[in-house]
Amino acid sequence: MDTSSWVDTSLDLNPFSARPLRLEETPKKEPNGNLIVFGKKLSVKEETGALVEELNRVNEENKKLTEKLTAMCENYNALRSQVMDLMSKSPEKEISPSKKRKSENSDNNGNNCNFGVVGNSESSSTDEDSSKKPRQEIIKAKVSRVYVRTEVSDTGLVVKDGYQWRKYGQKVTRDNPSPRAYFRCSFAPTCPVKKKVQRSADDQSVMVATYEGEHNHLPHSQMEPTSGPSHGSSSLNPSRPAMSLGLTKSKPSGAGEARNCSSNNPEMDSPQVRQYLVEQMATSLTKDPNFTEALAAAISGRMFPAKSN
DNA sequence: CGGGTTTGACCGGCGC
DNA sequence: GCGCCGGTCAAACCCG
Repeated sequence: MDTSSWVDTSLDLNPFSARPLRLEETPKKEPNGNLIVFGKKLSVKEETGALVEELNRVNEENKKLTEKLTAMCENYNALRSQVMDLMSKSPEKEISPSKKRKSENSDNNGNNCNFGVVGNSESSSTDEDSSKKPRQEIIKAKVSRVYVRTEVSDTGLVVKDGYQWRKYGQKVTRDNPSPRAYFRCSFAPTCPVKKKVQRSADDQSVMVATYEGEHNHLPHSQMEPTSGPSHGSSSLNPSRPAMSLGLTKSKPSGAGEARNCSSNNPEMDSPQVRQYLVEQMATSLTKDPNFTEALAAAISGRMFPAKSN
């Protein structure tokens, strides 16, 4: 059932997409699963045919919307590169420069060209800095930060990135009232990667995930042979583009997260990544009431051209 | 019952 | 040397 899974994970903008039929009367469903329309039972074949037809139609809608979103994505990438260009010309200070403790500043992630990712630019360590702590830069291989916007009400410290994490500790730190959660990669016992997740002290809706080290294995999602692009939570790819979008699915399993660069990443071309990108764009856009309204109007105009209502 | 989470205890680095 | 603080451990607990 590839088609159904496509629908499931396609843009969920269409409030009617889950509806099985577009008949005048709202179809009722019997406990045995048969649809009743106009008081008559639809046979399984008729029902299937109607569903397939509806599915195809929704697929068409999804394709068109996907194309639009892809175009928007490209525009977004262009804008982002401009922003990055500007930022590189005027180097910003770090988020929490007041940190006195050892920081994960040993190395910059080479490919943090993304929105949500800030490789610690403070790694331009001054001389007095490096003279005091020769230790950490030897050990730490790679550190990157990822910023993920979530709902403030979402109390979970879950940042999905396609890997399997095991929480091994939580601590309330001094400079931030929000607890910091410590994660280890649990997919491979030998994987040295650690992750710290904490809400930003400045903006509680922003989660800051700090990655230390590099995975010595494939992402969990890529190890699953059966997982197609449709499994929203499990098909995440850590190298997919990071965006500080409103990733606000209430369930932790649905919250997306990302890091690393997109535009110069060859994996950008994979259908999964593109699909995910589209999903994220859709999620973001649906938070915009204006966009939702306009889109709903456009869709309803398509679906019900005869009706003025 | 196995795997993940919670949470208090413990450890080690760093500043004073 | 002492205390603070971030990071980790591990037993208890939870959940599917």
